[in-house]
Amino acid sequence: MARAATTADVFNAISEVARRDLLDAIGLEECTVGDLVQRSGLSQPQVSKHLGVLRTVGLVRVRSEGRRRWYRVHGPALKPVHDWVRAYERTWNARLDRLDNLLAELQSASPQSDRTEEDSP
Amino acid sequence: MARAATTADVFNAISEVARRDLLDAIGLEECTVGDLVQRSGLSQPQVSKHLGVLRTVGLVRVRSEGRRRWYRVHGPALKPVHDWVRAYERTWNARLDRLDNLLAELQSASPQSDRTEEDSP
DNA sequence: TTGACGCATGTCGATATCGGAATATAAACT
DNA sequence: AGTTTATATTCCGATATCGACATGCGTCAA
Repeated sequence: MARAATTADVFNAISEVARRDLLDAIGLEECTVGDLVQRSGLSQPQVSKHLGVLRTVGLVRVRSEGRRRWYRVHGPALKPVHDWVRAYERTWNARLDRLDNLLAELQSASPQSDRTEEDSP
Repeated sequence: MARAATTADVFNAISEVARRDLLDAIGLEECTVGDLVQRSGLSQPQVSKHLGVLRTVGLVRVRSEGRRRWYRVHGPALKPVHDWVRAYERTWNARLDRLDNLLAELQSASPQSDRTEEDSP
């Protein structure tokens, strides 16, 4: 067996710098493949292929208009990555660390009503 | 040229599920390779190799004690990932989205111009 | 010292990439 | 119809993976 496919999940898809750069290059507005070829300096086939990977993992959406395709970023596909990394955020974020200490303090003061925060819908 | 090495950067290192699971399995405490073999169900050589990758990208630190090695997670190595994903967080986080709107409102408060609500996809 | 233990490293085959070049598809223009 | 324009797909060689298995190397114990 070999390395997992780049289209296997979002983690594999964004492991390549070129694809992260492409996502950043698209930005908030829709843009065409030609736009991205110009902005990225990559060859047109490379851009198309990278976009294909991003498409299959749901990181971009396409809209056809005549002979050109308008690509846009679909950010929510990155949520799994964010969620996973988030757990380690307190390792470097001193504020979260102090919040941990505060919560621990509060909990040891009144060991009642132990509630965890809910996810926002 | 082929795909970038898994040891090239943190993005490539964490693209493999086994390595993310390994990091999660280590958790907050130090633990030995044997511990991880038990917790992960992977073979010992696999664990050692994955730890090698995590080590070269700085995601874990080791401490030798006799014939065993104590591994611990070095979270700050994940900061580049967090920083990059953070930029896309507002696409699914409604709170940040509302903050954007509020800031836009405040900014258009001093220049006299009535702003209409943008379309939300 | 011999042997068991804990971990790292090497070899192997299979495979999925990457970039580049060429080609295919499909719509618009003349 | 034939040609240009915009994008997708295919073929290619090179390479770095992954898991399984075997081996190497330091350390503790009898």
